[in-house]
Amino acid sequence: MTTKRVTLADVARRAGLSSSAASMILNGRPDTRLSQDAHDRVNRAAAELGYRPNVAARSLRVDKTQTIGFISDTVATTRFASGLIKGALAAAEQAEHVILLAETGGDPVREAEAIAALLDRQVDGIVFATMRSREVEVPTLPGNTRVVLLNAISDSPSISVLPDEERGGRAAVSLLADAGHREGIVLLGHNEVTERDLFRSTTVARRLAGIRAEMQDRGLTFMSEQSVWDWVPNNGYALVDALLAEGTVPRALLCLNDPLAFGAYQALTEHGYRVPDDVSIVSFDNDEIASYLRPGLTTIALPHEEMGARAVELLLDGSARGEHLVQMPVVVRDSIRQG
Amino acid sequence: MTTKRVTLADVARRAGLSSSAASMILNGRPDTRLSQDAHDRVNRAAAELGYRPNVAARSLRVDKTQTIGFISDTVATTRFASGLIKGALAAAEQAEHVILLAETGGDPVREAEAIAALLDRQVDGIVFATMRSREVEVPTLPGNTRVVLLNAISDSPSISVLPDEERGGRAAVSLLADAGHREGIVLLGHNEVTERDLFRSTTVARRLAGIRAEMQDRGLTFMSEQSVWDWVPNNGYALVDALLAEGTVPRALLCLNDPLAFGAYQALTEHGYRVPDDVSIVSFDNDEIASYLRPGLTTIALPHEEMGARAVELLLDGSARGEHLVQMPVVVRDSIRQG
DNA sequence: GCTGAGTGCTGAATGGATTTAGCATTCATC
DNA sequence: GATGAATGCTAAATCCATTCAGCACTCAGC
Repeated sequence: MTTKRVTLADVARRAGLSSSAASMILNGRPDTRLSQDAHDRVNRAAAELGYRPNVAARSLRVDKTQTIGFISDTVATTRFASGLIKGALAAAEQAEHVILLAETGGDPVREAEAIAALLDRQVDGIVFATMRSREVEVPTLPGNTRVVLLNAISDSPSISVLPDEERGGRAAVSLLADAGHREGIVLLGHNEVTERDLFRSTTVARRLAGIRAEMQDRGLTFMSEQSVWDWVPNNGYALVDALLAEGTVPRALLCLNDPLAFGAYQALTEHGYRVPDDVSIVSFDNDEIASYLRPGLTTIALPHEEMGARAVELLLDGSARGEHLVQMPVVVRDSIRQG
Repeated sequence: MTTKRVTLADVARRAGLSSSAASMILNGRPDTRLSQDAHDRVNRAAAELGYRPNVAARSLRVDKTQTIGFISDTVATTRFASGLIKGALAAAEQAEHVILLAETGGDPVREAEAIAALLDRQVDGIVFATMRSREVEVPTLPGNTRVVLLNAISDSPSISVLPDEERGGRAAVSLLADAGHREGIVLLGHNEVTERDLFRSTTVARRLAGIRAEMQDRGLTFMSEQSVWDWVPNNGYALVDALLAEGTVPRALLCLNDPLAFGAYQALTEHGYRVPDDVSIVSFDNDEIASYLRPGLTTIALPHEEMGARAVELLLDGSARGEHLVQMPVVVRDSIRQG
């Protein structure tokens, strides 16, 4: 049961060589003058014994742990969060790295503790992820620790990975326009505070900027803009319900996320309107619920996994700098009237 | 920028003591005879320098890394997965541990690699999580590595954490019965294969066992049992749609998970029936969608986070053995007709 | 046969914390 | 004032892999 771990010394002994030699051979050092025979003996011995280097010992010497810290404000709750993590895990696995996960709940104290805990374990770099993309301060880290911001930006020069919200916003408008919608388009979820500064989220500001730019380019205007702070189904329901109650019947709804669209479906159904025959809907995120809805919701997807993977790749890249945008795929389902 | 890490030797030097003394003091060794003055000096020095022990160095010596491996078949996709992780993170943080995360996608090769990668980093223990609770083989690990199964069971003696499905199943039935339902109850999602062996999931078998036991205890029988393999909204919709089309109108629906219930809502609404006035619905999981639905879906929750936390606690406990059941909270919303 | 270069390998130091054995003191006791 | 015990601390070994300096040997060349 209590199998002792095989050490490099064990391998060296079995190969009849010094552990220096064994180390060099196993690490594939280029400039070494060790004989082919020595290589064979060491490799065979390592294989026979099932040798695995002790990462703690190695990282004590060289300054690499093959470990990446991933600090997130939220881990559960949204599919977005776990998608980022999943992508990061995949990329890390690819590069034979491993991920140390920490959650802060947005609390600066927990964040500081998380950073300390990760640094104690000598992570090679840290990915900072936020669920609502914000401007963050990059904490000062010891020299060689690289940082990548995931779904966040910062003033200080840094690397960040973001969804390409501007193009995403344009895509949403194009979807409606190309389907022939010119009048009666309602925007759901717009928010003045958000649009003006970075308080809540940079991505939202960019999403809206893209939407407005594309509307203008196509000479379109919104029939109405329904502002709301919290993007949950209840609010989508209430907004559309009120709209319909006062007699305003949209021909198309541009919702800023899927839960809002979800609520919109409910209100429309209750009032006897049908999607997409009476009202087309397009939104953002590609939440699980987008596929649950009947008819399926056409939406501009947040590319979680790709973003997570990208962040890790950039972290390991070494030469990466600046802002990296990841395309937002258009997921076409059946919520836009065709023709 | 390139700030050198403060080492124990630095602290000792500043305190005018040997690093042995500093080590003992900082670790709070009990039998030490070091003076109060020495304690003060070391503690002050450590605080002033912001000393943090190098975990790699420590774990080389003692065989603890304060790190827990968390291996899961799935990380994203379901809220369940991320809930387990969130709970585990919280418990780990509490115990000043950190979590190394790995995903296998259910692939034995990736699982083996993940285990190796974690063992290389000397994790103190491993939590094996599966999303669909199954019987798994506990891989043989070096002596001192503890393992806890999360949402999984095994033949071999082991520790596992599971939701208390049997009581959960009983609770669902009780909810309906206590609301006065005696006739016209339909079971949605029952599946013969599942119920007979452990192929798919132990928890489902137990959930059903609880349901059947409570039905029997109360002298109730199902009006109909609708079997289905894949518990997604589309199937819930199709099943209920077919039922209504053939003229069978249930008074209450017992759905085996929330997505099925979601589909049921859709079919009922389309056919002009109202929840809960015409049909009551109760289900399992407490997915996000349960609160999105109108009226809110009453459901028996999977206690993700508590399970995740429990797993880590048991891993660290040392004396824990056997199977640990976590209560499934009843989340009452508005899908059961009261009266 | 001596020198210098090249070849194949090893010894010992290193990284940072823990831990055991044990060295100086001081104090109490007879 | 000699002895034994208690007190307060330190030196050195240890965990394991990496890495630099350098040893011992062979071979070519003159």
